[in-house]
Amino acid sequence: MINVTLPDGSVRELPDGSSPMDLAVGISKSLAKVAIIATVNGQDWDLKRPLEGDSEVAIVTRKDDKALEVIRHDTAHIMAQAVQELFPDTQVTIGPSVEDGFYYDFARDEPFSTEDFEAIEKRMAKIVDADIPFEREVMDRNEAIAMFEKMGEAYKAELIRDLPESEPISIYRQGEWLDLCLGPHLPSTGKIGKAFKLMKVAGAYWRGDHRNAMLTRIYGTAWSDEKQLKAYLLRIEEAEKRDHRRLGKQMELFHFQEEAQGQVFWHPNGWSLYRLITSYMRRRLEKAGYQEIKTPLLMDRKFWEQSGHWDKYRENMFISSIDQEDKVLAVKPMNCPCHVQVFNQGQKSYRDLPLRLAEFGSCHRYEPSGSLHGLMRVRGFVQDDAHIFCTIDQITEEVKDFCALLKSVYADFGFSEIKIKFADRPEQRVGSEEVWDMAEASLREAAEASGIDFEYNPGDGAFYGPKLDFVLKDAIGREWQTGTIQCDFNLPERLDASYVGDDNDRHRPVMLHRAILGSLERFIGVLLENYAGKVPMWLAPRQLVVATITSEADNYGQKVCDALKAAGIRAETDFRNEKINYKVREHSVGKVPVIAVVGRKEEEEGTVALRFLGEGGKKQDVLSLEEAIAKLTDMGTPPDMKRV
RNA sequence: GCCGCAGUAGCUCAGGGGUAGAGCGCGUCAUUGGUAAUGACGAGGUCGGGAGUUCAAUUCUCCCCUGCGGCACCA
Repeated sequence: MINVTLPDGSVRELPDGSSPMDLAVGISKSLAKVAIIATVNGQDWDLKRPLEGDSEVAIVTRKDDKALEVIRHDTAHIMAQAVQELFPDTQVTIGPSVEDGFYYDFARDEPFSTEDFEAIEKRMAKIVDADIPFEREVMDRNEAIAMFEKMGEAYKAELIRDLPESEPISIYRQGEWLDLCLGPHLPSTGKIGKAFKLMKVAGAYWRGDHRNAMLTRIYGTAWSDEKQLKAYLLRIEEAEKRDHRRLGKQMELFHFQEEAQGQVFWHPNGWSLYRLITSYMRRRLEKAGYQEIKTPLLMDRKFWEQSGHWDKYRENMFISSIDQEDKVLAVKPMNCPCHVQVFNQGQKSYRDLPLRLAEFGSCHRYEPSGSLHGLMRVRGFVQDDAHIFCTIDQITEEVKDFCALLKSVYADFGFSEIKIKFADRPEQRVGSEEVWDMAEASLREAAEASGIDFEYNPGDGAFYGPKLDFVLKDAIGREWQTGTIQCDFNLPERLDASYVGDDNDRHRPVMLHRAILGSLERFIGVLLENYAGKVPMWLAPRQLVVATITSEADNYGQKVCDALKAAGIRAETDFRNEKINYKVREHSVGKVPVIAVVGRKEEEEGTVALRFLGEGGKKQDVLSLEEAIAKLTDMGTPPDMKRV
């Protein structure tokens, strides 16, 4: 007999060889019905896999979050089975569950198309209907390799070869079909249900390495019931409406065209938003002790050779030359070396540190064509860049201040959920191991001291130093890096930056590279998606439209608009010969936060009827002109100016 | 850069080997109205670019460009 401890602490006795399924049946029939898998001593376990001695067991049901992962993984398996049955010349590789669904990577000469989806989905449904049991089997390593090779599954054989010798090789069978897999799986295919849908095909490199073969990936989504699936599909549809590229057109913010691939043409509304953001940032930076500078766009190639960028990023740099001079200039891909030049002018003392030099730095990078994405990834962009030159002792304090400033700025822009990643030394890097040890330890310590939650992102640091990256999500959940702070002991060395210490000796300063918004372009993209274009009033390019009901009110409307403008509100008039319904609709669709409706009544009473975006016109405020100005001025004041 | 898909009016999209279609927008006229679309009329297109097949190509084939979804890359 074995003793099984349940999550509530109670203990049950079961015969040797019992499985979690036996346990579930023993507890209640209904539990056995909704059971998906179990966790045994904290490890995921198939329901039918026998327990190995006394254990702590928890039954995972369909309602648990974990259940979705298993359902998705199982769905990936049956998709692979369906694909191989329909297309026998296909090799399987890997197929994990991911956020909202799953994928499976296949190797096949002819790629799949979305037109194949219907047939694959039908075959999948058949496999579910057949209710085939999933069976786990542990195989000998060499036998498993031989078996997969015989089956023509070269990728699977390679995977097993690369597993550590100690790793048991588990195989999961569903009828005739089998796959190398860690598990766990449901008891049978019938338990998966049919709340799945194939979504898209994509290319993906074998093992994520571009030197390897390109496989065909099929993405699908799977849920525990139809209702969840429908809700998910609806959510995706809604999210697509918030796409910043779509909003950019609708709100007349910006456009792109072929002749300037990856570069933005900002229109009046978009540039207005852009300037509101930079003005806000300038106020925040000045208060935080930064000094703004401006440095050249074109610099001699020698300069980039010295910094190390030429070696690592030559292929991604735009270069320029002129007939009269035998020189190659590079368009700056980043600002750091330029800031070091400013630092290097004259002599710096320890008394000058920390020195914080900020620039809205216009940078150009030849980004791979396939990576361009609206405002999120462009070839010409502006960073809210700054470099803090400081001593080693000052790192912690500076990083702490930076994190606090960033959080406060993000809160003002309506972001509370920020993902933070700590990235350490990459394979290709400059500087000695000792310097890296020091830089990583300093940054990590400083990050811990600032009390932020970060995850570890090994090997993803900059070539000159480790970094903390701040990541925001777009409308459909894609992650974009925005803020960053990087701890650099290397560039000051390469570019010969120094200061005189209190010991009268020369020392190397540490350089903290940092950006809060990252690229203005990307940040605006994320911001627009976050607000679905309905940005808060202080950021709205057009804050208010005075819409008249009849042309008799035009004179009064003009008076109202002039008064609002004089009070600093970004107001316009709409005197067109259109019905008020039409005007309200158009400006609502245009995402103008406030519409001031004026007609004969308002003129007689000296009032305005304010209608606020997103409130369906239910709550309209009829105020005197003076009251309206007071209210709107308050609403339109940037958050930082309200705090002073 | 790699794999797949797409490109038709200012926008969103339908169509399909033989004078090119809709809705919205735009222009003109009528209408002066009370909180999400007033009506009528009109203008607007080398169907992304190039080559090929064909009596005939926007439609079929190939190449290129750009965009979209992934992958890879991201100082």
